[in-house]
Amino acid sequence: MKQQDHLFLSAQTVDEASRIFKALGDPTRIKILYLLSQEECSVSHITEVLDMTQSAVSHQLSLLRKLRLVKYRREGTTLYYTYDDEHVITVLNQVLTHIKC
Amino acid sequence: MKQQDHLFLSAQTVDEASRIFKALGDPTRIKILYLLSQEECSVSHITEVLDMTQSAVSHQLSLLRKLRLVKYRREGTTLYYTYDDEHVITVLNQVLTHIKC
DNA sequence: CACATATATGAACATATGCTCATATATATG
DNA sequence: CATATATATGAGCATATGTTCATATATGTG
Repeated sequence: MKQQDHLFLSAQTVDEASRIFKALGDPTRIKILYLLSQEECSVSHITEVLDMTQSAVSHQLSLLRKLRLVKYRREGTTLYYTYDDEHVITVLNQVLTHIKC
Repeated sequence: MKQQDHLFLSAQTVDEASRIFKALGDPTRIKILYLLSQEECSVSHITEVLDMTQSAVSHQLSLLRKLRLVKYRREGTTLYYTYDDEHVITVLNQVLTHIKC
């Protein structure tokens, strides 16, 4: 195939895809998203389940928020996070299932 | 949910998944894998189409090889690369399609 | 308002990443 | 063997990433 005959991806599409995959390309964020795929979670719950510092979890949630992969609601002083991108959760679960097989 | 009631992912599963996603989490590698999803390519062809240095492409191919996402056959001095993980290509195309919509 | 609890955030730091540049390796050909 | 072509690889470097530590912010309660 000649260069001009390729089905090109726009730079925008490639960047968007790589941002999504980069978000999934870290063990901590995979664990967080997997947790959120099962249930709404407070920050302290995530912190306990993953056995990490509150700060580390909060930083990762901040990153996932920027990418609009998660959102939260407040109840008093507690913030409850949920996932905010069904498709990303589907992709994550597909890959996890594939690996476990 | 209590900590012990979660469906846990093994550390191995999480690490394997994050390695795959990390591989896809770079624009250059997305472009390479997308190219290879369309046709077998020589290194020089990839280099031309992506307009990158031969060294940069070769380093990325080396990384993709380590992860067994691509393989190659030799014909004289030319190496022809193909993808080596159907599932990863499927996931890539799913995400690309989803973004383009 | 004072204090407690839950969470967020900024700085700092160690490590990972992706590229360039120079050079090595492998194959083909005369 | 000498030379050319295609590709791989190591070192170096700038930037990105993920965590910790200290501290800020937000809400609730007495």
